[in-house]
Amino acid sequence: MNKLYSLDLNLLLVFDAMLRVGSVSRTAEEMGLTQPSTSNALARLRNFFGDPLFVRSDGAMRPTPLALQMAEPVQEALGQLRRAIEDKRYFDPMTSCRRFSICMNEMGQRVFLPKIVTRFAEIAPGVDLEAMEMTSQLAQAAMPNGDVDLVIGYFSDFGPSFFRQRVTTGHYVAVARKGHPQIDGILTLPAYLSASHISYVPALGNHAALEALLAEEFMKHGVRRRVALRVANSLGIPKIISSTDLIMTVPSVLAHAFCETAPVQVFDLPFDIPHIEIFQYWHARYHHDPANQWLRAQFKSLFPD
DNA sequence: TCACCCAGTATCATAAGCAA
DNA sequence: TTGCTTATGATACTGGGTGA
Repeated sequence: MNKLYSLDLNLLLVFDAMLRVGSVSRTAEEMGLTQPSTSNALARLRNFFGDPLFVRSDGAMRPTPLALQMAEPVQEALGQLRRAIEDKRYFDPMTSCRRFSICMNEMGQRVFLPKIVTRFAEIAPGVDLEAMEMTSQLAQAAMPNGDVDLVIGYFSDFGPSFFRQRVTTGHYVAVARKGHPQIDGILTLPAYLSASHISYVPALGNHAALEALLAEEFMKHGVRRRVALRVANSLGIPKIISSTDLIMTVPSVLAHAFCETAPVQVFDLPFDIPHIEIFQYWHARYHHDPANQWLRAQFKSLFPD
């Protein structure tokens, strides 16, 4: 049987107080017990450890060599317990050294991550971030044990054990190079339908649904959509768009990120298409976790509807 | 599965005695 | 005299058994 099981851990508080005050009476006073009760507690400690622990000498209760040997580990353990109990409802971003793991696709990392990293540098300098990309099935398996703290994106297959909150909404736009020969000020429907397109389908997210909507739109007009380039990563796309006549349909937040890196223009689509919604997902186990709550609040405040 | 009862055990306080 | 230990009784807690 585990020896610790037979020890009343409250007795360690008596041990700790005895070390500090060197008196059974003052220990009793400090702990709100009577002196005999404290003496009895000391007797149980002595019985458990097989050592007197404290002996009377020069008018005070002096620790034995065994008591001195146990002093540091016991005080350290009690300190950790106190911190675990007292701090469990509180998360201090300024002093925390926690690492958050956030699952988001490549677009999320491009759009959301820069703002989050900048915010963290200001208000949570010791907090580390790990951005990862994985399928929603893998993310759902990793979230209950804390390997993934938060998932950012749009998913329809998260189970009942998960919460979700809308982080932001956006709309789809078209991106084309400046000086595109078929576009003069506005993107017309004939120009859009006749252009060659880039299809952006990252491994994680709901972009396949967008592709289906676009295919439906083209079919409605009796035109076959020509996809000249299909990519899963947007890294080199601004450069490609700026040097070709290809058009790409993407969320507006991503389109504006493209504008910062290449001479491209953003156009409203010449047809109606449902808006895009970005959610954050977390496991029920971390619903009341102060650190996770703080993380969610950062995303919600940085990317308002 | 839950509520209740009961016996055994642990803990605490009071009182008294003992040692430095 | 002060402070610690021990004996004793009261109370609370725990776990097993039983019945609804």
